[in-house]
Amino acid sequence: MATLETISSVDTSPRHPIRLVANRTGLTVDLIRAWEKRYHVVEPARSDTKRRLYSDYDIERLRLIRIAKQNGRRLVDVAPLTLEALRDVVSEDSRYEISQDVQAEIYRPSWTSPLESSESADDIDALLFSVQTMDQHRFDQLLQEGLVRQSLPAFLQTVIGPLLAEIGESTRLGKMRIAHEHMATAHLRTFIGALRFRETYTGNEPKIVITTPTGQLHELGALMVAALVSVDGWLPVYLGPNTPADEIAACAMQSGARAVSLSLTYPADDPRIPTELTRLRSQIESKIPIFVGGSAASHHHELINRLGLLSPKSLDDLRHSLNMLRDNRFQGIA
Amino acid sequence: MATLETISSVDTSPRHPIRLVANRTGLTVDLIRAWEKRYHVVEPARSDTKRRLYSDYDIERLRLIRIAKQNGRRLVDVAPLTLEALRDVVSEDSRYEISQDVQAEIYRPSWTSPLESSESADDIDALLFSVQTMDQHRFDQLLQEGLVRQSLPAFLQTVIGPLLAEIGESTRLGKMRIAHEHMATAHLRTFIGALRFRETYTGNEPKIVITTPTGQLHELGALMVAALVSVDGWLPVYLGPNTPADEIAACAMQSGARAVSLSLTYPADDPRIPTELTRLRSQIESKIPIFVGGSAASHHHELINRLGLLSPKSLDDLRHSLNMLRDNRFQGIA
DNA sequence: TTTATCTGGACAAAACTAGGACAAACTTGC
DNA sequence: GCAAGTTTGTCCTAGTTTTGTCCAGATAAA
Repeated sequence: MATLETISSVDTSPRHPIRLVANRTGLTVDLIRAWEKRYHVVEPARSDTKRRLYSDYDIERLRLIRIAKQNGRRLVDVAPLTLEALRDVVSEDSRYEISQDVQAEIYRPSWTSPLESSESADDIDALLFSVQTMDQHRFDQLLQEGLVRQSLPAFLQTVIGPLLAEIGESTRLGKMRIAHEHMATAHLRTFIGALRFRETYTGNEPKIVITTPTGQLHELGALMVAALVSVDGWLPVYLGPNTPADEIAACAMQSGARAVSLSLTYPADDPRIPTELTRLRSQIESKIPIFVGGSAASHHHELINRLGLLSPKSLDDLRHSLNMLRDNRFQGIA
Repeated sequence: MATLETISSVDTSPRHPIRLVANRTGLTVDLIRAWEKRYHVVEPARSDTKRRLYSDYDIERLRLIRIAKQNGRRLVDVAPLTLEALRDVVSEDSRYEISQDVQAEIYRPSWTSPLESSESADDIDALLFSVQTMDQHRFDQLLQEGLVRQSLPAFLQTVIGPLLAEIGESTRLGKMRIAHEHMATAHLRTFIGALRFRETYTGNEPKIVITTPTGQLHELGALMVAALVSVDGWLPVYLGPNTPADEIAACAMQSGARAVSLSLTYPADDPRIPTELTRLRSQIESKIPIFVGGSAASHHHELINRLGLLSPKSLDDLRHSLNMLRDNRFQGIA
């Protein structure tokens, strides 16, 4: 399965021709060569016939350099920086920047490997402890540190997801106060939102409407999806929780979205869900897929199948489908 | 922790080109040079080809000087000040800058009187337009820019507050879709939430629990309060919306908060409000003041008085009371 | 054949620098 | 309250540096 591959596969092997690099970075072919000539921005490997061959690593660097330039950096200053340093610079800038042009997305490359599970478990324990002691500062700090060690997708799946489940469960069992849950949720909302998944650089990424239907007030799952898909070159149109079907449809139409993603968590058996999903499917062009995820999605298995909606088994599964869709290789459901 | 040091001491190594400085401060390139020529506001180092190179320290000074000017200071007066002196001046001004024109406007529905200063009105129009065209990038960009031009308290009161009122009203009247409102709300949630991270944290700030009571699902008012009070040296314990009275009380106790702030907006006449407020007041030490604000607070005027809660007339009023409380000069209500 | 890439160099646009001009807004002196 | 001066943002010119684009002739891939 491509499940973990998409997250962790490290492909530094040189294989991309310059044209593809240009397309992916938004730079022109000439410019990439000029940068190499003048500042050795990237020194790609060569084929046996002297064609340049770029790696994913090169592409990521070029992309970050482009963003850094947009933020007002000079090529001379950023050209010699390592990928890490570059990321720091861009991340720092974009926190204060008001560039009139394009704000860029900040995320770690999707290939950094997820943490060992035991390490994640420690992380989660530490996070839970900071919640129970109401140590907000420590909580934020732990989140920040966790993100430094892993790529965003890996972090969301190995830390944030389990953490949310754990907090929900602890609260339900009375091991944790509602107040603690509220504090954690509010901070996570801020944290995930602040990942700056918002904009990508070219302005012509495919859009995806992300929200939860009427009655579903928990937005963190949807927000995680928004953060996640932006890594893969989608532009999320994020509507927050509790959006009526008509509005989702209208939004999809106005924004020209290529997909819709809903998150269902609680209450799992809300009677409005069938109505809303049916309405939604009928109001949106059938060529636009509607993904339904979240812990409560399985409660509506039958409905989802009947309506022809898609229910990805994991965040990775969703990413995979979206990648296919983006590249026009999407087949829909069987 | 290293975190604190990096925040409080500002890097003085020269490395930023003038373009980036312009982007970050909101000043024009010409103006930065003019200020240097005339008043030696900053004297940046130079590269080997005579390009100006600014430090973080320089940028911060320029940013503060811009705000000081906005507040009516003359360039001649503030130009020679050190960074610390500038901070004092700006913070001093921010207490009065929200002058006559907009004072208390924020809790009033916008249709009664659209008399914001024209500059803010333009800002708000631009923001509204970007919401209606679903131009998320533009929306974020406008928010970012607005914040550079004004101090945080001023920005919240002259732009964000009226903007929220306007969006709510437009949606109610059907001039704007619910989807638009949702998008704007979700983005504002992210934006305001991220503001709190900019403030420094010393560990001995007095704490204030901030939330909305059961039934009140709109959290932006509360979040604004959280962002605001952190400017004045409070540490907000932010619980998000919809927190039961018992939980608020437990949280206040565990965290050792010196105050509680609630925001009431919608529904204004929720029957649970009286119960919740009564419970809350009875469970919290009476020396801890409970502030109740938001557009729906006036609906419960009588109740608030009877319970001995405090209902600040504006965000400024709230700040004022909190400043008194922080400095132990608080008298309670008249 | 047609299309894509390569090298090296030329050229042009954009950005920066210094110095100064100018008008609008604001202060000061009478 | 008005005239004269001061402050301040913007714009202009002219020279330099930095950066993006284009071209020509050659080689490789489709």
